[in-house]
Amino acid sequence: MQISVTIRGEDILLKTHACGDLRSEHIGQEVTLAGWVHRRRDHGGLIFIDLRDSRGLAQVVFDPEDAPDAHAAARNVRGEYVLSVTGEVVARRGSTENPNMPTGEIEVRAASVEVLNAARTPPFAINEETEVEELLRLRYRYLDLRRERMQRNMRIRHRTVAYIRRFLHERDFIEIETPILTNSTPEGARDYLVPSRIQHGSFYALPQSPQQYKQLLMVAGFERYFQIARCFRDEDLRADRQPDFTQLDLEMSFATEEDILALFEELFTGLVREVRPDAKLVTPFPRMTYAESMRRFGTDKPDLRFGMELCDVSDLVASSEFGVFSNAVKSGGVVEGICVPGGAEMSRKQVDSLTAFVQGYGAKGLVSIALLGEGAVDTLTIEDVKSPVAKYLSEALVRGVAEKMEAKRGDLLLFVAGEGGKPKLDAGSAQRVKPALDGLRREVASRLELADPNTLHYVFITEFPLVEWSDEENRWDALHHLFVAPFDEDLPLFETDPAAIRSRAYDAVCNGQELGSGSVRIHQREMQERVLRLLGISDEDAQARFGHMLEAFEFGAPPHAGFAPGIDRIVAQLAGEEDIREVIAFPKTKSGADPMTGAPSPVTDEQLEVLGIRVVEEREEP
RNA sequence: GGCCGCGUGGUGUAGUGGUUUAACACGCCUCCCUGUCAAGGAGGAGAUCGGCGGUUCGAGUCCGCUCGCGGUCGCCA
Repeated sequence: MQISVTIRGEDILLKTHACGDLRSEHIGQEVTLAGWVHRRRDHGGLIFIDLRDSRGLAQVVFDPEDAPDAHAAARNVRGEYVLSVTGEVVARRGSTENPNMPTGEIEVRAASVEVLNAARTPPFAINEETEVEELLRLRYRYLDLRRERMQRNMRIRHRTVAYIRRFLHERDFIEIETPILTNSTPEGARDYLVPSRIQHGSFYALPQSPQQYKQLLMVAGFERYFQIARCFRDEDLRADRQPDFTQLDLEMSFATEEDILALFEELFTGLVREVRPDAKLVTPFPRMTYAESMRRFGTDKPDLRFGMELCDVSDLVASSEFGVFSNAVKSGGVVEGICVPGGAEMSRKQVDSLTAFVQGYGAKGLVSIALLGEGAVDTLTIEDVKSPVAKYLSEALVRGVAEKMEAKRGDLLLFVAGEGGKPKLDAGSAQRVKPALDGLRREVASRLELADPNTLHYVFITEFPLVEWSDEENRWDALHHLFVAPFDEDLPLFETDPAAIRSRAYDAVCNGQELGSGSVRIHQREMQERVLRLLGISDEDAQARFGHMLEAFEFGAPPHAGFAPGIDRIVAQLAGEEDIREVIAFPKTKSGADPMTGAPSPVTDEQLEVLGIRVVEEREEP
């Protein structure tokens, strides 16, 4: 490595070695390092500077007797100054070695130093991992990225993407780019729109995913496509959602569910072993149908690192004296619960806070039953039960419920009841029970630290419903998207019971987080039209919006299937981060802003003029 | 859109029974110091407590509104 630059009319050699790469094998060599002042220790005589570059740290010693000019220069140097230092690599004297750093056996005795740039005192410490308010980190993201955590995360991200590209290349997939300026599809998420200058009043949309393009690439005969694709969805943000995010988009012709799932099991397994060899991986990846996942966990993205599965006790409590339970069941609703192992010791206050927690999910309340005492559960008496509603409970009921939930003494049973016949969003409706218990299950696990943070428990969820009823729009809505193929044997249900149609869609889930989804696609015009009709899309509408897809299917479209896991979430899990913002170089805040560039921002009247756009002033509602 | 939390020197926090020079650590500045590596020692500067309004003799502290950030429900095919 030889990097030089012209400064003040002189050619200056900036760098011959990387700081972090120096080892005892370099002893005796004269090297030139370039990097940032990580830390400076001024002893009045000797000055030590830890110089940092992208490879790591090296200690540079400035000795006034060796090199008075360099020493004098080093006195004025401060943190984050950019230096080029030339000197000899020497062995450290025995007691001054630093076993805590990779370069700790050596140091560089500075002969000369060039200050390439000074630096203001940074707004937060670069050289230590202190917590800093996220807004400030984002405003100075280029400084935040300089810190160790983000340097590490960005490198994990690079290795992940590099692994994926190599893996798929070796299996004959080719990477093809698709347009960022594309067409709006008023299904699914809200689109980001880009006005057309040439055609006033018309807009491009940024792709929510390259879905249509990748299917058309299958029609085009590439057979195996992938792309590390940027996708855009204009919806409210979360810790695992950004307005623009990255997906591994993949499509394969002549493939079935099994081909895709096997491919991704191999990919994820290899990826974890490559990037996180220390992580515990559960293999082979379990498969679970949507119906089973909903029944056992109340969600389509279950965290399998711990138990506490949901248990439906409706039949056992139907005739209970406890009105909340019996009325729920009588009205066609349900009573379900979970068993918290060892939870009987939970305080009243803790249980109360769990009640408030499930109410946040629209549950009416939470009924707790603590099982106390010693011995088998079939010896339980009413004296062994601690519950706010104990007086309504019979010994037989508690025994029956405890037995069905496989509870032991010392456990805490938590129940949520929901009445039938209520609209989905009403508090206490039966449809709120599963989401509430899913939330409760994860909350309890988090409080009791039941989920091993070092385990990656993948699971494939299969056989999603094709459609669900939308009260808002008063029609059937695609659960996944419009192009998912239904199971052949469920076709008769189109006329009789659309909600029961299973689709050939699948999700990859890890530790309770959805990593991505995919499906076998429709590849025949007639089937596609049938699905569009089910969704209440008129033939004219279908022709206008999806005519190109329908037409393509008439020209020898092969059967095909695909998948699209989110890169940001995968990397976050591999990096052990909770928030995908920690693995994105320049993320946006929850309100979709970039505090560094100030985006989004107003544009000039001239810019709007060319686009034929007028901004409407926002008015207060009366 | 709903609910919840947070906002105090450059950074991270303390201070909320109302009245005090608003405290501590790190950082920063000056001086001393030749083997440190979270160097050490001495001294110093630096916050009108996110903003506006209100209650009060008196507000960092209480109330209302507002802005920003975050979490969550809805939403996210």
